[in-house]
Amino acid sequence: MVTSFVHGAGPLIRKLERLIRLDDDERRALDQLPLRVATFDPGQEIVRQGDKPQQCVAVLEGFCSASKIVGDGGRQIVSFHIPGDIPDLQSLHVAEMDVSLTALTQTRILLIQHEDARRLCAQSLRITHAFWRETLIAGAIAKEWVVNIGQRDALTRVAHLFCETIARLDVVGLADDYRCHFPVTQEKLGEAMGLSTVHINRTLQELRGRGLISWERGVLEAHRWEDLQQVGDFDPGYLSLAPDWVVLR
Amino acid sequence: MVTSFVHGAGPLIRKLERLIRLDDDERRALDQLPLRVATFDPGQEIVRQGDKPQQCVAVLEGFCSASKIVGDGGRQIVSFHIPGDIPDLQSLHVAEMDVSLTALTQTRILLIQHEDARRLCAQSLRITHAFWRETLIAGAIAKEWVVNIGQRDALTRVAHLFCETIARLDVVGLADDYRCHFPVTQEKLGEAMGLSTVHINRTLQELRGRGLISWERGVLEAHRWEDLQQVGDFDPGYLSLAPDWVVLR
DNA sequence: CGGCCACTTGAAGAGCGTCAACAAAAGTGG
DNA sequence: CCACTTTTGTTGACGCTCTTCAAGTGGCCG
Repeated sequence: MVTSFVHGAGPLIRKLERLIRLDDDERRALDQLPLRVATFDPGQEIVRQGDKPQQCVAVLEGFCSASKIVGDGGRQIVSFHIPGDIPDLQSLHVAEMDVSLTALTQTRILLIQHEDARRLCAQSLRITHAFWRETLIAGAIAKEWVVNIGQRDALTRVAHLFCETIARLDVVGLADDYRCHFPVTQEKLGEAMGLSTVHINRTLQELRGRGLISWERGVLEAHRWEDLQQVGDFDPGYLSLAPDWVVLR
Repeated sequence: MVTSFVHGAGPLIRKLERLIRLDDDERRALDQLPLRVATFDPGQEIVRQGDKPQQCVAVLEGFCSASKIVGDGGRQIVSFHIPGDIPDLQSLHVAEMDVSLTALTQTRILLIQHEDARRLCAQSLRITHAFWRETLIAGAIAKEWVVNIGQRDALTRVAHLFCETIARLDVVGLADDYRCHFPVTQEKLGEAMGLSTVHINRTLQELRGRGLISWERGVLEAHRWEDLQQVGDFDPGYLSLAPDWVVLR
């Protein structure tokens, strides 16, 4: 892990701007936050389950997953994180990490000391609420994952995840015409969906065979968005996409 | 739904005291909150998915579930709520409810107008953080449900839920010697666990047959807590039961 | 007593997991 | 640049967990 000091929380500000409108004071406070940037290679753990971190991380570039290990050695990915996400905001209030964060690609991460984040919250109630809202939306996504894994068959489940991913990436400008980078192996997709790698593979063949998606070398594309949404039983409401969100058609 | 006006947020204060240390000013502010109490019968919906409520609810007595409907008509329960919970705090920040709240038993509910909750947050940053922490723990529980449903077989899954339920009820003094009220039908348990009623029934027989639990007329008892924990692959860490009193100034 | 709801049981089969082998791609070192 | 290794993707066969359907039992309340 290589870190360097930087000033100016550009991407963080853009993220918050999607949650609330910032005034000049708030923007200045954010801009003066002492920040560090760290770079992680694919497969590296950014934070480990059980850690008691003294800082929060925000994803600047790259993709990560949050996962938990179960007794028999299995692993469940409970969320994917994309640029703009602050995956462990919870560590501000819950001492011990309940998940491990792992880089899926080369990833640039912003580190914010808890101390600084708390000072920022004390300075601006609105920023506090913006952070809180961020964690609430993460919770809404987790609930939808419970629904997805609990109720939907493999085909619907995977289609739903693809819709969710494209919709979230679109908001941060990382999906173009239902096409985005989704650098996940079939094994990891299985760990996220509660399915075996073999069954993921067959499910993907079905989705491809129906002409709904292509997914090669980490690039995912939905060919018929409406149909994919329908197959995936996907309604983006739970994502609470920012007010300037343009509804995908 | 019958409502009446009350003053004094006793149970709410007790709940917050578990999240954060309150000072006298804060206790006074809470005590002066204008509150209403509503009573719901079993099966009644308290808030409906898609609603845009102007108030939050806190459970005083009784049990509720939060559930989402999927396209094919199925239902997934994403959480159970017990006295002391504030199941829809999210509505303070996310306009539209992503779940329906349903009373499982006769339930007494405290209603807090958003307006009042917001004023309270503005008065005390520490109360804001306490509410935020409450939602973070709810998120941690949702993540564990993803793990439970995604990775564990029926027996482990149900055992895990029983452990979680007993552990949570114990904190609010509603479990005595691993014995508690758990007024849920097998059908609803199936909706929570992503399993059919038939398979829930057989799983319960297995748990009973192993002498791990009894569950009759809504009263759940763990006979060998340690063994049940082991069968359920249960580690209570994610519940953040021990208040680690994150220092907020 | 009758009706309803929750629980129970059996039988058959679907969906998905596991195992094992192989193919293709991507990384690695000379 | 090529040979090697490792990782990721693909396929077939088989079997287990869980679902579905259908029938039946037991308790509770009007």
